[in-house]
Amino acid sequence: MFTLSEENYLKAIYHLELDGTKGISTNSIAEKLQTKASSVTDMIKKLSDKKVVIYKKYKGVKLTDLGKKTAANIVRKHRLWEVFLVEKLNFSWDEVHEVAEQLEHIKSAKLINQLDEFLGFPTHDPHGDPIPDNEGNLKTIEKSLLSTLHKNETGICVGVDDSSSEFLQFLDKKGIVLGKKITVLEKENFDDSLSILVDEKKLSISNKIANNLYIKKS
Amino acid sequence: MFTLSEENYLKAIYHLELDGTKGISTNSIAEKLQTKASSVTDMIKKLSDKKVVIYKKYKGVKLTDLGKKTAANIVRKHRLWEVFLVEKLNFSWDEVHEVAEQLEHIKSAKLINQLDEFLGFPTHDPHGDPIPDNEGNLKTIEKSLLSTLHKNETGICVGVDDSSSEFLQFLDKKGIVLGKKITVLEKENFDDSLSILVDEKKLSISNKIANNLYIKKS
DNA sequence: TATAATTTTTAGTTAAGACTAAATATATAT
DNA sequence: ATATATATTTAGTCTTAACTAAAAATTATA
Ligand SMILES: [Mn+2]
Ligand SMILES: [Mn+2]
Ligand SMILES: [Mn+2]
Ligand SMILES: [Mn+2]
Repeated sequence: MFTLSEENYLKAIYHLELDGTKGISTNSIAEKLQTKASSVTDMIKKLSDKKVVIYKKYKGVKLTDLGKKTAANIVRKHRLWEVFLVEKLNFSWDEVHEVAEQLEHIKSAKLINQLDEFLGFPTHDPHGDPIPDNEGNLKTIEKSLLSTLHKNETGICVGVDDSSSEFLQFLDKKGIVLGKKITVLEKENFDDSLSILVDEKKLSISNKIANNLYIKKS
Repeated sequence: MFTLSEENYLKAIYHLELDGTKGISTNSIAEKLQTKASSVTDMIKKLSDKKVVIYKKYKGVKLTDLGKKTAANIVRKHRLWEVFLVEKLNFSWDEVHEVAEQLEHIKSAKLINQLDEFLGFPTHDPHGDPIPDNEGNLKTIEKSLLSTLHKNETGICVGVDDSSSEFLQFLDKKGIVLGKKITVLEKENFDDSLSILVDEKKLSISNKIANNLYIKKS
């Protein structure tokens, strides 16, 4: 069994590995968890003793299979709870993350499996992120950043990269929600801003926005 | 804001006060929380600093209004989650307590109020215990221990005093669930055991059982 | 390659929340 | 009323998970 703090470290390392990095550095973990590098070193030793990470001094850290499975299960819980909050308790997608950060640490296999069933075995959370199965497997769907689409290409909005409240509320305001069809009308060379079509409405969005929206090309 | 440990102490004191005791002793708290008296003294000082209990050395402890409200809110969360687990996730009444012990510490006013609404504003938990309202008010219903009923009296089963798994599973086995009509057929003077009628079936139950079952007389 | 900059680890503190053992206050019994 | 028993508090220790500051290793630069 893992403490709340250990679980948060595991999750942080898991996300960093998914982001593509190979050896996860002490500093990157510290930054992700808003803590100090020395604290990370301490915790890494504990996680290494518990066989969830491989640790070589000065060489960064790597999840073991057990570590990956454990972390994926926490992410599974986080995302299932987010679905619950949005689907059943009328939370909006920008309100769920903080509560899910708490709920993901509740320990009960039955709880999470029954919740999964109650929700109809959802495959994605409210931000379009995939929900790991009971064994920790993630099926990643093919998606591209809106910023990589070319003029006249069209796709469905399937996720966000940044899921901060500010960004999500901005999207709400613009009428951009998951499932919406988006067409690139124009691409400005000067600042990489885009002119897009959503619901017959023409919107102008910055490159920063386009870099945080995932599209499934169609 | 209160830590998990502080919340558990508040809840313990709250329950002890509801049980009728006036000045709650260090030892009784220690026993309820399975901890040592010295640990209790430490924590009581912290709670006193935070204005949730009145503490006079050697004289026991008492909840302030703020303390009562805080504790009642934790109990509210505990019981609403128990309803959720039974009504929505197919838990049985003997499986919910441990999970609710964890869920009661999740901090989100919106979560608990939406959950309340989602559940249809239940007034009692799966064990027949009343659910405090948002202000911490408890409406207690009139109920008697089955052991206090006389021969030929009849009532509805409305709660349990002991809600351990073992007791609850025993009741399930006997077909005694909340809402069942129970009639006292015979009372044995020798050992205070009872012969009762449930669902046309005659059952013989010990005094210990009868002392843990609440009945609303009819 | 030698030096400088950066990253990581180690050593030593701190705070929360538990514990044991000892001291002190209160309650009970002669 | 005094002695004994019980309850409570205090003093000091331990563990977890943070922190700062200093030391050591690695990486980058001249
Ligand atoms: Mn989230
Ligand atoms: Mn999410
Ligand atoms: Mn309970
Ligand atoms: Mn209950």
